[in-house]
Amino acid sequence: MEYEKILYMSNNEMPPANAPQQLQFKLGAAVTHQFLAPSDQYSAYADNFDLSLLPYSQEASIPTTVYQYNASPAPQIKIESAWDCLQESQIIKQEQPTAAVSCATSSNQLIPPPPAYPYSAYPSPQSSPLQSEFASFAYGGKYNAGYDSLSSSRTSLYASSPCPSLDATCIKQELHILPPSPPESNCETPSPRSATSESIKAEPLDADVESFIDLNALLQQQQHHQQSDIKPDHQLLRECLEDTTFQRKHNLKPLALESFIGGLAEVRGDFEPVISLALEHAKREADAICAQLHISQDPNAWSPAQVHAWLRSTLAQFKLPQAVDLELLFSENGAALALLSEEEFVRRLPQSGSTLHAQLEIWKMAYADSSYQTAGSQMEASGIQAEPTAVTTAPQETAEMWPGNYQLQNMDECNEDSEEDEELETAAPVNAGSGISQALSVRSNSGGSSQMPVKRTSGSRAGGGSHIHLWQFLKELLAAPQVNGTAIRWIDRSKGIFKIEDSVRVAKLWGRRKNRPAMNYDKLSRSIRQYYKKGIMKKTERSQRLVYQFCQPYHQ
DNA sequence: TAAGAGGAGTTAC
DNA sequence: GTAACTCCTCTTA
Repeated sequence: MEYEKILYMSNNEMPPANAPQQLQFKLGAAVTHQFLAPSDQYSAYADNFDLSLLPYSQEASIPTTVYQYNASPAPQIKIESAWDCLQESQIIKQEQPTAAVSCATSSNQLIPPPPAYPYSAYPSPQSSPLQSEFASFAYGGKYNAGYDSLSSSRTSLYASSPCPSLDATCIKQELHILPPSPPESNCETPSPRSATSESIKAEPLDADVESFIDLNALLQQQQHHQQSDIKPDHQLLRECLEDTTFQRKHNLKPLALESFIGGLAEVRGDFEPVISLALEHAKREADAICAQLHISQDPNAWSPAQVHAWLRSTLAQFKLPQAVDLELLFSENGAALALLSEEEFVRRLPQSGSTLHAQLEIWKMAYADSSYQTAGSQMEASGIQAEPTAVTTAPQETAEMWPGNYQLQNMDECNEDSEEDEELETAAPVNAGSGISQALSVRSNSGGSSQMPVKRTSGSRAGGGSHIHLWQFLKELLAAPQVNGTAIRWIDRSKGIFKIEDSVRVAKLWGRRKNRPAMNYDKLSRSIRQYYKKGIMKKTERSQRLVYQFCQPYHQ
C-alpha cells in the first residue's frame, strides 16, 4: 500500500467523463489463495485502482508522474505518462528511452486461464494500525474492490482526505527521504495497451523533482473539492494512499508502478523489508489482542469460545456489525475455523465474512512467521539447519493452512529466471497482485533473501540443489497462477486436477530448482509417474494429456 | 510427433 | 534408503 503512494498524479488534469475511470491497482488478491488472473498487467491494476479517487480536472489527459528509483542514488527517473482521453478505452502510454524505465510484458504472456476462484469484493473495514500498515498492503485489491461504483464521483483524493497532513511538505519529504529502488522491471515488450503510446518521458530526477508536482494546483484543487461534492467514500484507500508515516518511519524504498508491471521477481527484494515489518506489526497487534482475550497466538489452538471471542473482537475492531448468533454460525474450534474458505465466511456473515477471513489469514501468517523464526533461531542456536518440515512432511497442513509455504521457491525461480533466462522470464509475467500476497504468504516459512531476518530453509536452493519434492514444486507453481498460469494451472482445484500447459517451461523451471540443466519434460513426467505408485499423484479418470491429479492427502 | 507408461540403472542426499 | 535423474523401449492419441 505504501508503494501506491509513489503514483503521484497531477490534479489539474483528468480524463473526461467518458473515459474509463478506473485504473485499479491491485497489490494482492488474497494472501493464501484466489489469485485473479487478469487479462494483462494493466488490467490487474484496472481491477482495483479507482482513478476517481485522484485529483482531476476537465483536461483531456492526466499526466501521471511515477518516480522510478534506481539502485544508485542518482539519477532517478521520472516516468510521465498520460491518458489520452480521446481514446475509447483508457490507455497508458509509454516509451522507454532508458533501461531504467520498465514496462509490461506482452499480453499473451499475461493471460492465464480464467481463475478457478473468482475474486470477491472485500468490505472496507475501518482502518486500524494493522490494516493501515499491513492488511491493506496485503489485501489491497480487496479493500479497494468496494470502490468500484464510485468511478463517476470524481472525488478528490486530497480534497476529502481524512489525513490533514498531506501537503507539499509531505510529498517533498517523501521524495527526498526515500532511497532509490533498484533498476528492476526492465522488460522490452510493451503492454498491449501501450500500442498507441505517444507520451511517456523518462527524465533524470534531480533535486528539483518537486517541480513535477503541481503542488499549488493540488492544494487549490483540494480546497476546491472541499467546497464541492465530496463524498465520504474511499476513506481507507485515501488513508492508505496518503499515509506515508510507515514508509518514512522505516525509511523504505518506494516502488514505481512500472516495477509491478515489470514483474514480481524484480520487485521482490523491495517488498521484503516491508513485508517483514508489516508482519512484525501484525504480530505485535495480534499479541496485544491475544493478551487481551487470553487466547493463543496460534488460531489453530483456539477453542470454540476463544474463536467467538476473537470473532467479536475483530468485528469490533473493524466496526463491523456484531452477529447475534455468532456462536451458532461459528461452532468450530480454531483449527476448523482456519480451514474455512473465504466463501464460507462470507456465506455465514455476508457483511463481514471477508474481513474476518482476511484477518484470520493475517493472524495465521503472523503466527507461522513467529513460529518459524523461533524454530529457526532455536535450530540455529543448536547448530541445526532449519529444515523445511512444514513443506516436506506436512503437506496437508502446509498446503491448506499455510498455502504460501510453497511460494517462495517459486519467487526464487522467478528471480533466477530474470537472471538466467530471459525467455523464461518473459514467459512468466508477474503482476503486483501476486507480488504482495505471495511475498506475504511466503514470508512465513521460507526464509528469503539476505534482507530477510528469517533463515533460508533447505527447501529453497541450497548449494547444488534442493530438497523440494516435485509435487511440492508443482503445487508451488499452481499456487501462483499469475506467475505460472501460462505454464501450469488448475483444472479443478477442489479435486487437485491440474494441467501442464507448457511442459517445456515447467521442466525448465524444475531443472533450475533442482540444478538439473538437462531436465526435460520426459524426465519430469517420469518422476510424476513414479508418484502413481506412491499415491501422491495420478492420472485423471478421463486421461488427458498433460493433465494430472493430486491424490489425498497431497491435495486438500 | 509428442506424450504416456514403465523398466532399470545411476546419482545425490 | 529414498527420491529423483537418466536412458531406454513401447504404446497411444
